[in-house]
Amino acid sequence: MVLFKPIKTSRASEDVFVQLKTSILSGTFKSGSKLPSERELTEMFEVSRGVIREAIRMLELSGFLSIRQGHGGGAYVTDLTLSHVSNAFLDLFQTNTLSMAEVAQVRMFIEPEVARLAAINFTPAHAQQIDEAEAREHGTYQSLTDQIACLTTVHKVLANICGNQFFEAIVRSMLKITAEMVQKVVPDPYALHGPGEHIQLIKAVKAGDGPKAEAEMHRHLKDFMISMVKLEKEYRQQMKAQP
Amino acid sequence: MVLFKPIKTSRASEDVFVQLKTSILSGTFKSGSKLPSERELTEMFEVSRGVIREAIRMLELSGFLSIRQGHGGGAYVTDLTLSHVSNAFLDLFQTNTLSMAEVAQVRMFIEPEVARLAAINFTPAHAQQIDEAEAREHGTYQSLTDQIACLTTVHKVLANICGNQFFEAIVRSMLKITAEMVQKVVPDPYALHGPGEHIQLIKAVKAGDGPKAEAEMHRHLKDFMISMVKLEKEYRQQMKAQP
DNA sequence: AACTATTTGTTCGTATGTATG
DNA sequence: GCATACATACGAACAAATAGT
Repeated sequence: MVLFKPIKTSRASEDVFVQLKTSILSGTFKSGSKLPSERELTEMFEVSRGVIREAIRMLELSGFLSIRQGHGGGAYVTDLTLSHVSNAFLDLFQTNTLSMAEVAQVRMFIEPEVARLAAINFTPAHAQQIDEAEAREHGTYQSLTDQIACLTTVHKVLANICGNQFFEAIVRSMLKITAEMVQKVVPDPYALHGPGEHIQLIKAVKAGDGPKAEAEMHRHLKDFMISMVKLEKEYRQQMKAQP
Repeated sequence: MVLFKPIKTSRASEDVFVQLKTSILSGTFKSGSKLPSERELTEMFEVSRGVIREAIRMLELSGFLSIRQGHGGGAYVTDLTLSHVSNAFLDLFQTNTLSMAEVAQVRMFIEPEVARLAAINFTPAHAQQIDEAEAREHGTYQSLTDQIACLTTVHKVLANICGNQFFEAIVRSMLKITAEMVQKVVPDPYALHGPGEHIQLIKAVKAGDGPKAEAEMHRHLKDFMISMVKLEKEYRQQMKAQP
């Protein structure tokens, strides 16, 4: 059914990349299954191993493959994760083309809506997720990275509960950018906001009160994002010095 | 200043990829400049050409490099484009994990706001952009692809005028997904909406009337996205058959 | 614990394709 | 047309990791 052909003679790796990618997308190679070995692929595509390896690296970077070495190893097809998708935005921010003011504007527009949807969508089944996030937030941290992760968990969970993966991916992108910045320039994130900040928000979501959740999220983000915008200059300088 | 070291013995390509990427991000290699040749890079990192080539392919895929062959060729550092960033979402949609209903929900929430911002932000300097988009929309098309591109230009231009690149990237992602679907299952996009659809919207933006632009965009998207959601099933089937 | 088979990871030598001057 | 400089591609080999015997 699927005919693998080495069409282009010059940039063969891109060719192989596209063909394997469409094969995965169309379900020829399903999630969890193993791609043919590099040796087999060289025979199927009639190209050298180098070309195959370049294509596989590209597929791996795109988030389609997970590669294991050794006996029984190989390239296994994996489900795309939202993390993979949101990574691209971090690059955009780090190249100076995207400003924190822009991120703040989008966050303040989207996250209140996400909170509202989460409240509307909330069922007791979600309670555990939220409770865990809250517990994590009030717990102790092992590192700065850990501390930041804990403080963003609530946002992540709400984005998940809202039931829209596109919203979720956008929120995660913004969180990633914000977290990256906080990590570089803020010695103690508690200086920005304490663990009590989310209490009212969580209460509103649990009560299924959409408008209240929306308002609480907006209030919560307002001051925080203003300080983030202020800290950006510091971040940019630090990135120039030691990335 | 920058010390290139072959740290990891296994998976060296990822190591080289990260090091080159951070070098680009920190400004060691600026946009437009040329990376050292493959031969030079092998000496700098003390790894083989294969490793270097894999790393370069990854950087190229991420949108950091543009590679030219021949004398004076090499890997040139390029600015990240919004197209590159928005591509990731298309993958997510095509893997069935993201539904058109989700895309529609986000479009209907975000694009009216984008239209509002565009109206507020509008200056006579933007008039030409809009006029060109409108002219393209009412012109003649050479192909289906061309036709779809013309009908989405207005949305793209408004996203650009709104002045927030994050919004712009999100909008472009959604347009890309929608366009991909339309191209596969709709023989004539005119069946969905004619070229007159954007007239009121454009008028409102040009007048700087934010609320009107917002309302017009919402009205315009409403019926369109409903039909998109209906067409999704057809698209999924077609993708299974011939991707 | 040692051996083997399989598969990815890495290297080198060589040859070809492509664009510039 | 020719020489140059670069990416592109191939093939054969060896190294390292890992699962099973």
